[in-house]
Amino acid sequence: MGRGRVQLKRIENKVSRQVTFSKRRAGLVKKAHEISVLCEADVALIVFSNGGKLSEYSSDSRMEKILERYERFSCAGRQLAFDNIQSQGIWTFDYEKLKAKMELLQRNYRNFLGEDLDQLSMKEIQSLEQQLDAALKQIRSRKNQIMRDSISDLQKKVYKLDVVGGTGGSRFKAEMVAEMRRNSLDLTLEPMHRCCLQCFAT
Amino acid sequence: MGRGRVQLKRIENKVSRQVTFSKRRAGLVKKAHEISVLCEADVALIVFSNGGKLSEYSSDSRMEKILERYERFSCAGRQLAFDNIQSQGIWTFDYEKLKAKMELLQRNYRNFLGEDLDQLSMKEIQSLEQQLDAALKQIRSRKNQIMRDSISDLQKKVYKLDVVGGTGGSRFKAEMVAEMRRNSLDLTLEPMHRCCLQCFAT
DNA sequence: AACTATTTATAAGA
DNA sequence: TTCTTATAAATAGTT
Repeated sequence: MGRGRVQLKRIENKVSRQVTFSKRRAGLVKKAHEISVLCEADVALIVFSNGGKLSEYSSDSRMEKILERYERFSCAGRQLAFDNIQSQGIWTFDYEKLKAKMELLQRNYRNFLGEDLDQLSMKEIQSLEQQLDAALKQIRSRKNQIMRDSISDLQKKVYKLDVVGGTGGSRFKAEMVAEMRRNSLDLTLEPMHRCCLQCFAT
Repeated sequence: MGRGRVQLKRIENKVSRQVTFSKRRAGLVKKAHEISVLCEADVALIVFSNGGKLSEYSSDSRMEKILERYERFSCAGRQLAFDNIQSQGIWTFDYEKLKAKMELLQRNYRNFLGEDLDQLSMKEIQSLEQQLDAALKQIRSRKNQIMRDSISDLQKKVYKLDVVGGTGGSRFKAEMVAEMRRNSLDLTLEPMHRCCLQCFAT
């Protein structure tokens, strides 16, 4: 929109970048407002300019509310971190050390989740790949074992039901159903390990 | 924009409200992305539809980072709490809790290495498997990118050697060999991420 | 900050 | 949901 197409890449000229920013920010806020009114959507928009200036828009409810709602949705992230602030413990001299270790561990942990890979060297990437590959093999082997155990258990119970069972079989049936529930392939689950990480998000 | 002007008020028809929402959400995200690229802005956009479905967009850095930056800026309530962790102010941090979290993180980390899986439930095993699988995809994609970059770089240099190079080519050759060493598939490397973990071995 | 030629977004229809 | 198209709106370059 305007005289001539625009390429989707950083505008090199500083002045026109600034001008375009102002115009587009206004347009963006307007559109955010429109969708919130027309469609009854709850919208939060935060924009930091290149120079670090903050602009924000939020529909009806306050920004804080929307962000809280967002965090509730996105795995209840930081909440736990806050819990720690509330309780008043004692500062020990080791605190800084522990914190440093924690940060290192977190960084590694993130790499294990496939995040923040940009700064890693080829060597490190390959190391990661090998380790994850090995870990995945372990995990799948353990999964298979659980499933095999579960199956053989169930088979025993089915045998009892068929051969031994008469009217007293119902107790076994209930047990079986419970066990199948416990161990069945459940594809709807939350990424719980990630949740654990987010508690420590920096 | 479209056939007929639109009034800035809630669209009463539920279906067209939904349709408009989908279209405008796409437009809004597009514009958010554009301003972030064109003007090097940091943008966070959160949209909850009328029905409560969450859509989000964030430029380059992760959403969490932008929201934290926002909170730092907007001096909103929670920031003060965070500051208290940093400076040894009125509130002190609970060392024991931090240590407990550390241990939790370590346990998770070990699980990511495929260790200590025995006590995990089927659900947890599956969650782990899914996450590692996703992470491995990311890592391999990053690896491929590094290799592609390296190859195209080398190709340029080979071109120089062939077309431009005369007696002065030897400098390029040395460079090439060095770069190939840096980036080549090195299968002899140490598992360095594991090393990091071992620092925390209990 | 205004203007305006164009491009882009999108409302309505299919 | 997706596509098409007429039209409204946004905006790039200019004044």
